[in-house]
Amino acid sequence: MTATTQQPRQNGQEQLLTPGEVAALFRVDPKTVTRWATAGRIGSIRTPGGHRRFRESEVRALLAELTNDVNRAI
Amino acid sequence: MTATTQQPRQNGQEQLLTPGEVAALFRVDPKTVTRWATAGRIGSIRTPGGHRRFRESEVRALLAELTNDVNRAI
DNA sequence: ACAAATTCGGGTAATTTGGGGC
DNA sequence: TTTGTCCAAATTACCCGAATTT
Repeated sequence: MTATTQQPRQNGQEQLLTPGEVAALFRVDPKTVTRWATAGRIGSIRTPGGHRRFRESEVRALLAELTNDVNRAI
Repeated sequence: MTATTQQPRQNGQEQLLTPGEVAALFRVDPKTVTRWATAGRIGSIRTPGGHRRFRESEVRALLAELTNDVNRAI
């Protein structure tokens, strides 16, 4: 992905990430991220054009699980 | 004035958002919001100078409609 | 009236989508 | 079962100069 310029944050809004950005964080193909969304493993917001956006907080939480090698059982 | 500065609402008028503010909510380019308006996917109002403004209630409703959460009981 | 930021337009790259098959 | 890749079509991002907004 070409490093798209990050939008300056605005009023306590939820920061959203593109499929390419999430894919880069997990080191997977963007399509894999799409599959996670389709499978309901991660929440997503659609643009009116159909493109997906992901909540940064949710993505960070998933990343933390992988980093700590946690085995669910919440 | 930066995009984050906004006048508080005074009367019962509908709050209007700029293309940049709507773009931030969906994490897209402001020009993309313009295309949505041109394509009729979202309603818009024009200033006398030709700049577009969007109804906040309509934008919020659209955002909520296109949101897919994971663990969310409606 | 001046300055800074934003939003016009158009055009051209880059990304995303969905399906299908390995 | 999960992931990566190929494909065509659709959507979005970045470029410019000029006009508008605040």
